[in-house]
Amino acid sequence: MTPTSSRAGRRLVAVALPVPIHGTFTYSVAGDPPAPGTRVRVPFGRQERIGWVVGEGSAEGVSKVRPVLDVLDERPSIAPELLDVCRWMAQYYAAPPGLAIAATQPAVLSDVSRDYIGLDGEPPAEAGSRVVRLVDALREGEAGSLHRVATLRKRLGMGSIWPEIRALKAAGVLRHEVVPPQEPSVKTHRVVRTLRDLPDLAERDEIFGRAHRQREAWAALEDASGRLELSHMLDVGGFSRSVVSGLEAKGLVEVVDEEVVRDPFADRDPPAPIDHPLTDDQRRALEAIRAEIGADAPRPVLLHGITGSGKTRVYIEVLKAVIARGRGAIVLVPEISLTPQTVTRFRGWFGDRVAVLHSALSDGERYDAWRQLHRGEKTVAVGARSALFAPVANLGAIIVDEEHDGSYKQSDAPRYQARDLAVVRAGLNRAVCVLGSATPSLESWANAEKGKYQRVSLPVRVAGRPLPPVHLLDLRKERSKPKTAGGAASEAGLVLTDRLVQAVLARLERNEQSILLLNRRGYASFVQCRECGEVGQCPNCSISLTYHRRTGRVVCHHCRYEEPAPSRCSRCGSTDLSFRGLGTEQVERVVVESFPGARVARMDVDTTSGKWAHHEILGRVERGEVDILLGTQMIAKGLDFPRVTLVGVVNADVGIHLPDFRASERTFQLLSQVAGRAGRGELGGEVLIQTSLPEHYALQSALDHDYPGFARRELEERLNPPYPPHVRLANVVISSPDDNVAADQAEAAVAWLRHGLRNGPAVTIVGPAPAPIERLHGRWRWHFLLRAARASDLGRVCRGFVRGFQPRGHDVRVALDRDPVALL
DNA sequence: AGCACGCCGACT
DNA sequence: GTCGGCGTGCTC
Repeated sequence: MTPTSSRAGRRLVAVALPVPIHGTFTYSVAGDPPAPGTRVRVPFGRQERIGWVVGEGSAEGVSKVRPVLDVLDERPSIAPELLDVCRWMAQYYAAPPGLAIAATQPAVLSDVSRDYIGLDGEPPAEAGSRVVRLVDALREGEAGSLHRVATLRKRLGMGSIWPEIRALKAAGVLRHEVVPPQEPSVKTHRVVRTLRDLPDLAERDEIFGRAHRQREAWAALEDASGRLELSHMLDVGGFSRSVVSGLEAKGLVEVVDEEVVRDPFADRDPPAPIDHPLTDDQRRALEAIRAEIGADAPRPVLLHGITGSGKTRVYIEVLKAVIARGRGAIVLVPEISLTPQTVTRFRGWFGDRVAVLHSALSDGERYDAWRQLHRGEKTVAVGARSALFAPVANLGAIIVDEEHDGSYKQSDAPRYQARDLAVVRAGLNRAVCVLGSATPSLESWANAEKGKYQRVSLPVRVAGRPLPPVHLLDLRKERSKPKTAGGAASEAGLVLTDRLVQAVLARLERNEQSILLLNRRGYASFVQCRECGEVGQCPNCSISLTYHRRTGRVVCHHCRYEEPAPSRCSRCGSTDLSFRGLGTEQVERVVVESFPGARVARMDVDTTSGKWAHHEILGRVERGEVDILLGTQMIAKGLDFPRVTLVGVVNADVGIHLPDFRASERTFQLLSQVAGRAGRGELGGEVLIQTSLPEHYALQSALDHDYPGFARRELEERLNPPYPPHVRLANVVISSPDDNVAADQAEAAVAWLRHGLRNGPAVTIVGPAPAPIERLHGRWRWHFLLRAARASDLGRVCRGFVRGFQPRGHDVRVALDRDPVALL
């Protein structure tokens, strides 16, 4: 007897479920087992869930094998190749397989069963207080109306209410309905379609005879190429339903449900593509990449192109080559560049082939885009991180634009790095992977140095335009200078130096545009009492509250807690409060006051909450309706406005002292990226960076546009103590509402690991210590690092740890983050 | 994650 | 004596 045929006609399958459990579950099915990647509805504990078949099951060590209730896909919703990516992800990031798979699928494809209850009679007079509370809640709304159990439980906040539900059910006064997991809704409309042609007039007369309305309806359909919406025929055409029925009865037309694809980009016309000839560098880069497209095992390509060197143009040529071979492609862009410019360019070139997976899509829109790719109606996916998992068949290329960007790392489980997974998925498909950046991550740079990736460079800008000259303005000197008429100050002190003010004024006079970057939003990053020094803190996080002047409130930028801005110190009651630490909101005020008449736009998360807010602001800049664009890092990337001739960085030191090994790298990247926004047109440009640390190598390298120089120095800095890319890291964060519990469990975790690691020094433990942000969302956090020279050693330890270590104590969470992008 | 079970202290 | 809170273990 084989393991898969325990009983006649029933087979065992392994099913991965979207729950944080390491391992799969065995179910039985009648007949042929569904192919791996097929969705199935299964009983799981008290509920029903949707999971994915991942292979053959085994009954070994399973006491009761329950049956699959329903097979949901005719064709697997995950192709074998993508399922392999899921397996790799689960393994490498030590993530539960079901969560790894769920991360690759539209959310609507993995629903759970829902329980609803309602009163159906008079509850017993004497009942426990918990039952009374439940009954009271059930009496809300219309008599006998149904309430969702999960919602009730959350609202009542008294733990599981199932014992009470069972008691009321036993008393016969409760109606209980279970709604099984739902298939996602697909929007359809009724469409009338012709089934044949009627070219012969005589035949036509014979068929229609005196049925004039049928004849007219037929003519209307012919005019519309044989297809009209039913509602259109009835409302606009004025035909009655019986006319259409008559045509149906004669076998001339059919009325069918047709899917409506919800695509919010559909009515936005992309501009026609501009077909400049390629530069020599672009041609060379393209040839190198093209050579890999046909290769048996294509090597990933690191496309190091300075800002304005035309990387996007190279991507487009790569895509053309891939499409010409009948293959599909994926383009990843950072979340914030997903807005107008990049996307419209791709749509301009490839039109209807492109599915855009924007984070602003609703679940339904996302599912529609997914289905179009799944069915092969679209072959190119463009989107942020999760677009890597787009169901593109016959994948020929994966392009990762701005590959250094931190948004490619997912911050919750499965904590994958999409850039690295792109290399993996491309490898599994013999597809070429292009990683593009002006400031590559040091990981990718090191891989290129080792020859693991092929490096291709675009060292000059297109059209022979130079990179803009960069000047550092020393804030220390400026502050000690006697006040002049030019500089602009506020409560926080000097905001804009003389030099920067003059530069902006010059642009205003010449009707050119300026970009001002400050990587910190809000008005003041903290409120401090001048009497006792108290700083207002978030009650849930160890973060100071940021003052937002417009709303008159203080806000936590981590958990979004907010309260009215204080008028007096919470500790000593003094009204002498100072608003310190410059934010974009305050800079906006200073800018507006310093340049009266100038048209200023601010762009940060506070001004871009709407679905098309980015579009709107950038559209104004594009049309020349904005003189000064001010914002956070979201204005640093991808923007291409030829009339921007000045980029000013208000304070380059923000973030450089963060307790994180990537602080310098991030600073250098940000400065290089934003500097790249200047002088992209014929007018040229200039970059002014205000700083108190002009001698820091990150700033010095930015001054010279010297990426290789920066990389050399930074790689040296990371030798001692060793940090990536020289070693591999995993960050383990243990958190709990109780400080002592978090600390104890971090110690316990480290002790558990040391016990298991006795036989080898391949992995070292650094810590435990309180996390740099000690408290977040009301939880105390401790962390430690696992460090190894070899990825395989680290992987083994990570998997052993997440499966083996059981934390003790109330509400303790363990989060393991492999290849962390930040240690905060 | 979501649920059940079983152990404890705190009240009618 | 039960009620209700919470730690612990399981879900094929």
